[in-house]
Amino acid sequence: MRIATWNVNSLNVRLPQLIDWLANRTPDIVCLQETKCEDSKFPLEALQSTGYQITFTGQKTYNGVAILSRDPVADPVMAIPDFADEQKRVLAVTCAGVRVVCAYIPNGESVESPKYQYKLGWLRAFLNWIENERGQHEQMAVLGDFNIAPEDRDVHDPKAWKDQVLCSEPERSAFRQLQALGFEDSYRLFEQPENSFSWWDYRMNGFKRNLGLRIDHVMLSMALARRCQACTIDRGMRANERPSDHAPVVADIDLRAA
DNA sequence: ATGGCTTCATAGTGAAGA
Repeated sequence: MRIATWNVNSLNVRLPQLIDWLANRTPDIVCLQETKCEDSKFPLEALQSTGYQITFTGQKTYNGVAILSRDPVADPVMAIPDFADEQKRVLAVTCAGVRVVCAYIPNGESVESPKYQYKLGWLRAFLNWIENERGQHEQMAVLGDFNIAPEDRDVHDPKAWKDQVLCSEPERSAFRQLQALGFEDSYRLFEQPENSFSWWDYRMNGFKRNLGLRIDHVMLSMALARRCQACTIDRGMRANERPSDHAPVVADIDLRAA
């Protein structure tokens, strides 16, 4: 099974790239973030021509998540239970025997911002929900734009970013709490190039200079992690004309392995 | 130097992203 996450930064703008990428990479499950379209404006017909099943929850202008899958899905959840949140940031489905959670974790803006407090509160509610879901599903994957660089090696300039938003200790602690619930960072199961990132700022020639952060993650429960064969960042997508500022992250799992 | 780009939105001294 090939499972992927991509923050598209507007589904309608990225639609041609997405359709090409689906044909080239042939993922079985894709989690999308920042679709930025309300459900009535979702480009359903254009995407259905790809043959994927589509589940989505969005809003105007901001946020919005979707899951594309080859197999049918069951038991969709479109919000963190018992957590009041206007923002459409999570989507969970069961597909091919795997509980899949697509998450667009808040950015936080800066550690001084009220949005940072929203992020930390959001993460607490999210982790509670994931713990609950984890109790019901052995095979589970949490994918998305985490807006957290877990370690200094995930940051192009750790000194400049030290204690800044996306890198602060409370955010990294939340990431480790997810790991403590039994989820492996699939990218780090394998030897990877130094300075591997999944996001590069649009400004300052950030991509050409590789001034990036690794903030998009595929987290796998042990039952899946031990059968994970590879995890790669499709950084070439960031070199496209009119790219998203995020590259897709793709993991291969051999569900038939012992 | 709180800029720089990109998107969606509206006509704001834009807002938000990361």
